This record gives sequence, C-alpha cells and structure tokens, in this order.
Amino acid sequence: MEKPSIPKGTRDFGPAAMGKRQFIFNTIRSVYQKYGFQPLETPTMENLSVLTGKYGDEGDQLLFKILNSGDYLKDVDSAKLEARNSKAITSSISEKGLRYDLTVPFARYVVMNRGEITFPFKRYQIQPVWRADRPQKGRYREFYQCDADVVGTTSLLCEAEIVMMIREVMKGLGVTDFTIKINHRGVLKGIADTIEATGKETALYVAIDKLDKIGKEGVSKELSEAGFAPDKIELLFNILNTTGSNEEKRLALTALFKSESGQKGLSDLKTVFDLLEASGSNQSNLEFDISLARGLSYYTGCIFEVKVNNVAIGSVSGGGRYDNLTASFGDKENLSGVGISFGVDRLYDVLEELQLFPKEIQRSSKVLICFLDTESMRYGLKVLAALRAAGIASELYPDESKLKKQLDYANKKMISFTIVIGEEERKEGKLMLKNMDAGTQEKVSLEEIIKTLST
RNA sequence: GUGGAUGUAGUUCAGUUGGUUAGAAUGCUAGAUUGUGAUUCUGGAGGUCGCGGGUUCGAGCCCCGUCAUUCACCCCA
Repeated sequence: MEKPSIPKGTRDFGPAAMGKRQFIFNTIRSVYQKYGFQPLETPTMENLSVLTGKYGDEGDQLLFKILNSGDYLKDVDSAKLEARNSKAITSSISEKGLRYDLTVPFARYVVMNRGEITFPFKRYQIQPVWRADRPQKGRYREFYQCDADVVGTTSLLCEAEIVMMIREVMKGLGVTDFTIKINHRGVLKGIADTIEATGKETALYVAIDKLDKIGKEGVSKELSEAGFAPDKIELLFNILNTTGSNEEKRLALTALFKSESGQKGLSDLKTVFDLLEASGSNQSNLEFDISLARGLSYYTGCIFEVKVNNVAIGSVSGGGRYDNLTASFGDKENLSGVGISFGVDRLYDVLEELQLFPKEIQRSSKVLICFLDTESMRYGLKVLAALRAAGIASELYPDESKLKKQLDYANKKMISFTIVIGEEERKEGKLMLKNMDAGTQEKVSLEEIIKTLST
C-alpha cells in the first residue's frame, strides 16, 4: 500500500484549524452583511471560455483545467497530437476549469442574470479558488477568498465603505497594527505621463510596485534595463519621494500632473477621503501609497491593499475598481464594479503568528459527563438531555471506561467542565461538577449546573 | 517556468574522519491508583534511515539519478 498523500499546495484542516478558520470567516461574513452585501455561490468549475483571457498570459497558465469525460481523444487533430503540441490540443480535450478567483465568476453571473438583478448589486462570496503555481510561504494551490463587490454604480461611496469594512474586519480579528494602502490607476497613469513613459506603463507599474521590497536601487536597475532614460528615472523618484500626510501628497501631485487621468485619480481620492470624514471616520491606518500598483490587469480606478505590519507575509487583502469586466462577456452597457477580497489563509498565518486567536474558539463541548457504572450512564443520559435542552454543548462519554480515561478525554478535547456520576450521586440526586482548568469540584444540583454553565 | 536548501520513530530532532545491534525528547499504550485528569514512577509497542542505483571489505553518512517537502525569483491572496 502506498502512503496516502494530498496534492501539492493543498491542506487538510483538522478540528483545531477549523475553529480558527471559522472565526475568521464569521468575522468577515458578519461585517459584509452589516454593510448590506448578500451571499452568492458559483460553481467550482467554469467553462474555460469564461476563464481564459481574463487574467493575462501568466494567469491563463495558472488555470487548473479539467479533462473532458469519456473518450476525450476521439476528436483531437491527429497531426497536433503527433507533434505533442499540448497547447494546441488543450481546447479539444478540456472545456472546463477550476475557478481562479471569485470576481470573474461574479461578472459572469451578473451578465447572465442582469434581468433579475437590482442594481447597484452588492454581493459577497466566500469560496475556495485554485491556482496552479508553485506553493511557497503564504501561498497555496487551493485557498479561500472572501470577496465583497458592488456593481452598477460608480459612486465613490463604495470605495469609502470598503475602507470602513476593512477596519471593522481587522478590529473584529483583533489586529491593530495594519496599513490600508490606497492608490488610483489614474495616479499611476499620471506618473507615467509625467515621465513620458507612454507604451511602457506596465513595466513601470510592475517596477514601482516592488519599491518597498527591492528598494530604490532595485527599481532603477529594473527600469534602466527596460529602457528608461536615467533622467526619467530620477524624475520618477522625485515623484515617489513625495512625503507627508495623504492630503499633502495629494496636493503635491495635483500641482505636478498635467494629464487628465492623473487629475481624475487625485480628485477621486479626494472624494473618498471626504466621504470617510463625512461618515465620522478618520484616516487612521489609511495610507495614500503612490507606489502601490497591484498586478491584476483589470483594475481601472482606486486600488487597495492591506498589510499587517511586522509580519513577514504578503498582503492579506486587496481590491479595487474595474470598469471593463462585464464588457468581456459581451455586455453592451458596461457595468462598473468595485470590490475587496480577504485571503483567509494568510490572515490565519498572521493571527497565528501574533497569537490573536481567542482561546474559546478551540473548545468543543462545554461539559463532558463521566460515569462509573451502567446505571449511572443511563442516569447521565437524562442529565445530557437536560443540558442540551438548556442550549449547553455537552456530551456523554460513550464507553464504560476508567474514570481516568474519561477525564483524559475531556482534557484532550479542551472541555473545561466534567460531571461525574456514580452510585453516591444517584442516591443524593446531586452531581459532581468538576472544573478542569482550576481542578476544583463540588456536588451541586442539576439546576445549579445549568445556571453556572449558561453564563 | 528558474534557482537554492532539506528528507532518520506518529511529531520535533541527535547520529563523530564511513565501522558491529540507529538514539533522545515528546506523543501513543499498559500499570503503580477498582471514584479523579494535565505532576511523578515503571513497563511496552513503534524505523525498508524518502525511493532507485553506484563507490567500498563495510553506507543513515560519500557519488549519481529520482520523488517529496520547503525557501526565494517571476507572478500573486
């Protein structure tokens, strides 16, 4: 027998891990619902025609494809098959793939159901996605995303609410030291226009996005290799060196940018900041980061990224506004959308590292009923029913074993109370309640136990 | 897709310039304790040293290949 294993980059989640994961899911879900988002689920697999071409060439390579059922080689062009040309025959042997993110399936859903949807449509979606890249720290082939998006409005209130939701989620998780980075694709375009990088925007954005990672020297090296002149690179760093408050940076760039898209980006950001102020929210944890670019090619307006400070892991959340998404599904009236996505798996690693998981979530039953003889077990069944009727998570040890073993079981399951039932207790009509954390015990009535454990 | 590191008990790891029967801690299990756990004491089970080949009188250790894990790059949650 071969040793069993699971595919690279996938994980099992045992009871301890699930308690922690559900804490994260519940926190995010309740914030989303509080802001008026409604749940949506889409299929694990999509038709490849939906997925391909939405994530760029790199993204297409990272799609997991599903082999057609049945005699999948029957209709394949034999010349291509003979030539071992995998790419050329992919379309004939596979027509479905696993979803790569939640935004594209959402856009697909909106286009398919737009007759029935009331706009602006606010939906949240918590489901796993799959990417076929090589796993590393904080990076998996199967992982969960928690998305919230609004489509059908260009109002910048959505952007402001995204900032507020991020703050609430982080607060609910107990994370205090974090930074919400915000930028705008228009600002990036403004930089590109200012240093006359027309046609080389992508190389520029990719390079400056790495600023905090590889530093000024790394970025200028990369840019000169991409054909940027030294004086342009110098000009770029003059812009990126803009310091001060969000407002100061915005004013400095407003004076500098000549292009329309640059000014549009700055005025959008001003509106978002104003809306936050008007909501009674300040700009704490919010940083206008001129060098923030983000990879996904479909963002067109504001872009977000959330970093937990002093933890060596990539961003735990990201998002932005996209204007052209439904257009790629042949939608004539192009809908604008804006959204945010939290990476549960990374949040998990962060909370683990900072030891922020509440202790209670790891508990299962609140009380374990132990018994010493057959008759006491039957007596315990009534106690068990009464406890459950009172809404107290409880269980009865199923086997007739030594008390030692039963208590050991309670310890391992981190059950904080046990009830011991023997001949004495049956006669007296009282139960021995034992606090497993303190090590104390006393004989009390069932009513008193229910009262104690209900709090 | 590119490059580096690591594979020894369920887990975390020792293992000398290559030398006889591969160890520890922890966990598991049974007992000391027939009504009291997380402390203590005693016993027990548990290993194809990732896999395949090579060098050697002799390989856990050296060499080659392979697979797996992991870190970094590209890209990304």
